[in-house]
Amino acid sequence: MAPDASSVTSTSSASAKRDLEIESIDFFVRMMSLLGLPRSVGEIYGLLYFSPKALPMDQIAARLDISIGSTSQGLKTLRSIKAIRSAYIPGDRRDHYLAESEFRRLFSTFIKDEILPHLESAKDRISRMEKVLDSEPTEEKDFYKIRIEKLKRLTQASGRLLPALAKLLKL
Amino acid sequence: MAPDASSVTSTSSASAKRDLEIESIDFFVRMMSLLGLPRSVGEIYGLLYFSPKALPMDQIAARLDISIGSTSQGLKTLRSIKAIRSAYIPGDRRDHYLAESEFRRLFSTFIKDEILPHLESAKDRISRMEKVLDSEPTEEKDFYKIRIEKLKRLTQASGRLLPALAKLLKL
DNA sequence: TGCTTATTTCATTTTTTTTTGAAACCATTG
DNA sequence: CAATGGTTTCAAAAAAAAATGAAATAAGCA
Repeated sequence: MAPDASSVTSTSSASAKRDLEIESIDFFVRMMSLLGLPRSVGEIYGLLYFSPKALPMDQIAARLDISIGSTSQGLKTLRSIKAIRSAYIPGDRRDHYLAESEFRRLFSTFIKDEILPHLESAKDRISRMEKVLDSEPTEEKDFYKIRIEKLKRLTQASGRLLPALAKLLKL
Repeated sequence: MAPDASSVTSTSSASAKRDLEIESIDFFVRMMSLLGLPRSVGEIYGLLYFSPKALPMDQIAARLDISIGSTSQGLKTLRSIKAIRSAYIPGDRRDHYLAESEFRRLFSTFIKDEILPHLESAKDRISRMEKVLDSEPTEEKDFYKIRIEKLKRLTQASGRLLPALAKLLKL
């Protein structure tokens, strides 16, 4: 229902902008899905990433033609991984959102929140395994020992590598 | 229907083995789901990872209590990412499977097959974006230029980092 | 404070993914 | 070359994930 702001404010080709927007949305839909995030989250981030101005929720929903429920939910997710931030627009009651274009922050938050907890619980699991193996006289003890050792090395390496990776991604 | 081989061949505690097996399955179900692979794939790999002997498909299905359809499908997936290999057992017509415990191979195959193709298509997309931007006189050209530049750096960094990461994971 | 607009929540619906089970296919062997 | 055992395939069922829409809540403003 609301008039499309971009067609009003811009004298330059709207279609060029739209083309970039579409490529961006497409790009981030794929990338987010690689990270296991739903399509709508990728769409929202993709739209914001190529938007020079901060956008309010209702405009995001309208531009992407998704429900305001999804939009609210998606913005919440993006906020939680620090992929967007909100900008205050004087004289407008609505929250306006901008994409955080520092991918480093995005990735490191994701790694910290989604991956490291798993590694944490993996450590517990591995010590449980070692306890089981020590407590009972098991055949092929060597086999099991080696496997546990490998798991341990995997989790340790991941625990060291992932944060380093996040730091390297300062773009 | 077939008798459980492990209970026959082992004099040591079956429950210790079972405990390890369960922890392993649990571990890999989580890890595979982190990689976006279905539960059954994690279960199968988890079972094989702590199995000293190669197991045939029907035993895998029976032990995990999943259908033989899922099992066949899951083994196919695991084969495709080189996470398992089959061992020839003389006098047995069935294929027997062993977990590939070199995670490096597992990860590098995964990265090569699942992630790098996306990066490849990202490159195309980015040059398309640059063409759009060059061809039309667009307002906020600087903004768009910077965003495209960042995307480019992200994909380049990923393209360099991921293979390096895979190599580092030689455990 | 009451009114209006913006946002969140959540039960329901829709869509997508995974599993099942049975039929088709293959391969070995008697 | 039939018969049996093993494996794959695939349509249908089940389960899981995501999106919708409307009601509840919050928040700014008169």
